[in-house]
Amino acid sequence: MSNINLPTEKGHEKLSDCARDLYAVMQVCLFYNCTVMGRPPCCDKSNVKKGPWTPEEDAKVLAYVANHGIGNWTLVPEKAGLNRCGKSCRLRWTNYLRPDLKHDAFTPQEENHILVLHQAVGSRWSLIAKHLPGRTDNDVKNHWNTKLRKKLMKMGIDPVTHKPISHVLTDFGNISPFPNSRNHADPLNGFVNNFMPKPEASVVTTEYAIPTMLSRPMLEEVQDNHFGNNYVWENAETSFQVTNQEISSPLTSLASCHITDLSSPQSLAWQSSLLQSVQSSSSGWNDFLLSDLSLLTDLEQQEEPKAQGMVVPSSCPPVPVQNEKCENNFSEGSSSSAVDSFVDSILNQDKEMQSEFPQIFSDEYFNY
DNA sequence: AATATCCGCAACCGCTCCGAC
DNA sequence: CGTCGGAGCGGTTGCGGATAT
Repeated sequence: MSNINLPTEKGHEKLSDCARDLYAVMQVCLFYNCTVMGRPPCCDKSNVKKGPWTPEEDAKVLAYVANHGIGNWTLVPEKAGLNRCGKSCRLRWTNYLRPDLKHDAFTPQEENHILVLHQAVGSRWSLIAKHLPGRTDNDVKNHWNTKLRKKLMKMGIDPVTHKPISHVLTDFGNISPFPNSRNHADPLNGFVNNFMPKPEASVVTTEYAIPTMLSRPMLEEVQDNHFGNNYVWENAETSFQVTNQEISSPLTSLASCHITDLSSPQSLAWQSSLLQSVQSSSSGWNDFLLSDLSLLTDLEQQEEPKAQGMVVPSSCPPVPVQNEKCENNFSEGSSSSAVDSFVDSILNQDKEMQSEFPQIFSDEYFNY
């Protein structure tokens, strides 16, 4: 607004009544530093303090919340005697001052949790944070951007698709108008992540899973006559064998994060049938994921987790699974049970964390 | 020891969502 | 049904400490 060239005294006389009224409004707005259209700012940003919070300011917020609880944050600065924007106060509380927050380093279990959830829902940080008691969306986001994303890339895994970058590039080459995508995409600068077209359902790609492998190097990549490439990671008790299941798209995440033993016949059948159910439906991957997200949110309000165990549609034979067989027998309703199953897996992992860290699951941590 | 660079994190920004009216 | 405004969310920025040169 301050850059607008207002009419001169002489020009002002030539304005119509309507334009003069508008000009008057603009002058008032300039005076009060607000806008003509749209919502006025939540506070006078030119007069509020920004930047790091002092212990005194923190104490004022804490005292206010202790006395009044959490309510209208726009009133907090005035009532608490702070020269801050209400939004800033809310952020300070939710991201730092909340008594239930953990301020120590992320545990390997938490990192695995983040990986699995990110693989499933992407950068829905708040959703992921809800499954990590004591962590905020900001915490999770920062940890992902500074640590986990780099770790994955160091391992040659695309942090968006959670697939090896070489195979992402191969997929990209298969569906790209460019004959050799490697000449056009540097995997480290995010080009592939941001601009890679979504594969068609008929495009065959590979499926991988990352959970619990973060700190362990990939041992070997072996060819399998039935399934294509297998990837084996070192693990304390056993090795993870992740198998090519001709799955294309983010849904691979749903399958892989759900199942502990990915190489089991049930697992492979489940993954394959899950894929088929979605591929055969009219809606796309995004719709499927969105429906999953809403289910996930709904389930967070439930007290009792559903029964454990994955859904293996009876119509699907054990591995090796031929796509056609499943596709023909898989009903439209099956995708919802697959989603339920995925949600079950998340809840089961919560239970595991609960048993590992009972103290952070106590009620008091959620009563804020 | 001084400087440059890197890294992690807190905080901000701008947008969307959603309930109240 | 449209508008308003608070709350929430994800992306980005910038500061300060750590590390490298």
